[in-house]
Amino acid sequence: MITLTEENYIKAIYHLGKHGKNMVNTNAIAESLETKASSVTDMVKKLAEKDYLNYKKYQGVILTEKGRQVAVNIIRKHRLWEVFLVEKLNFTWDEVHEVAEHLEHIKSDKLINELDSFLEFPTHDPHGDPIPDKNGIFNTIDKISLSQANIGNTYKCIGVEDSSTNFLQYLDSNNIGLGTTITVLHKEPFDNSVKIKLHTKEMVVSQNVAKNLYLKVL
Amino acid sequence: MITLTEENYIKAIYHLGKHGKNMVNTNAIAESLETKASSVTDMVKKLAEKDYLNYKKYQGVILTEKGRQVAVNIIRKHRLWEVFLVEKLNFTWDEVHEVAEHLEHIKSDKLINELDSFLEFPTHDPHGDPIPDKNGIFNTIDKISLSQANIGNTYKCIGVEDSSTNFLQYLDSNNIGLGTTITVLHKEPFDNSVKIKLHTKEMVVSQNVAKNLYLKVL
DNA sequence: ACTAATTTTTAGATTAGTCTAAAAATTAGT
DNA sequence: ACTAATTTTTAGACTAATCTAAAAATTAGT
Ligand SMILES: [Mn+2]
Ligand SMILES: [Mn+2]
Ligand SMILES: [Mn+2]
Ligand SMILES: [Mn+2]
Repeated sequence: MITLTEENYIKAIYHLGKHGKNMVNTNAIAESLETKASSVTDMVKKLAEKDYLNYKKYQGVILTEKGRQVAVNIIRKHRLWEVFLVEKLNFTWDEVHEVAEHLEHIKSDKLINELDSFLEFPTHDPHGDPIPDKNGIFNTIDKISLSQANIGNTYKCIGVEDSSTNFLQYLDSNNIGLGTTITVLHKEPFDNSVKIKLHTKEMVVSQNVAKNLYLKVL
Repeated sequence: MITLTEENYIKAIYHLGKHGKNMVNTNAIAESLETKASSVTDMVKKLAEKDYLNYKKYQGVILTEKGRQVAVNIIRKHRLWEVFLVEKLNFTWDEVHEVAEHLEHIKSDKLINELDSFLEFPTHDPHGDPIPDKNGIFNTIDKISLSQANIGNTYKCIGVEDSSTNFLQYLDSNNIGLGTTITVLHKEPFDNSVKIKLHTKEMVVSQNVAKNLYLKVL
């Protein structure tokens, strides 16, 4: 039996360790889960005991294959529920995260596989993040951030790195969404801001925005 | 803030007190929640403190209006999710309860009201139980149990009292479901069993079955 | 009305998850 | 290499929810 709290730790460690491949330190987990380092130490000991991760005192933790599978399954559920909320229940992409944080812990294989089928097996969630299939396989698409894009080229927006309400609402208010076509006009060396053409309108976005917007070559 | 456990106690007390109208005693709650009487005593003290119910030592508990509203909202969510699972995700009526027990605790007004709308405002769940609207109003239909039905009359099956897997699968295997037409042929005084006509087939059901099947006059 | 059976409450302990404050280990700076 | 800063762990305490065992109150039977 795995608890909701354990699932949240495992998911956080997966994300912090870039798909569970790197070591993650105590303070990073504490910050991510808005808890204290001492609580994290207690919990990672328990998770190590249950074989979800390997823990070396003062060195940090890394997920085991068992832990990685748990993480991928929670992420699958989170992202499928996000698709459901947007496609079927009229949620906007900045409203789904909070509810999906709860729905992702519902345990029923039939539920999630039927939901997947009902949604016609979506490959990406409303933020452009890939949805693993029932075997945990991700369908990853090549992407670059707007910061890395080349002047003169035209791209399609396919995702965001930051899916905070603030950032998503900023994008909404500037008519940027998944599928939007963006041409890079100028990159300002001084502050790394980027001038882009959107539809017919031109605008300048900060480095912060540029780093958090993912594109693919058209 | 109300916890998941508190919600489950309040719901159980609502059902045991016949829509929260009657006093409920400690042992009944303990049995219903598969816990111990001592745990119930502790919890009802806490719920009384939070004004969800009135508690008199050794006398039992009764929900306050605030408690009744919490119960009705949980029941609304439980039954809407049951409809969703059957109508959209190919669950059978004997599979939905367990999953709905978890889904009913997800807290989001938008979620539940959009779900209601998506399902086109259903008035009854897959077991024939009424679904309160967003104001907590039940659309109750007059119903009698098969035990109370009259010989020679024809009825339509509109619900079940017991929604255990065993009972629902028994009904499935005898082709009895919501909407099934039933004519009462004979009532056996010895054991209160009932002989009925279903479609063209005749069969005898036990008193236990007859008491748990709800009908309306055609 | 009095005893016996039942129900309910209290007392004390346990587990999961968290916290603060202090100690220990690691890392960084000179 | 040694001290200072940072990170991490330990120790001890707290809350929510549960349990067992014992005590108290209520209800039932004669
Ligand atoms: Mn999300
Ligand atoms: Mn997402
Ligand atoms: Mn149910
Ligand atoms: Mn039901």
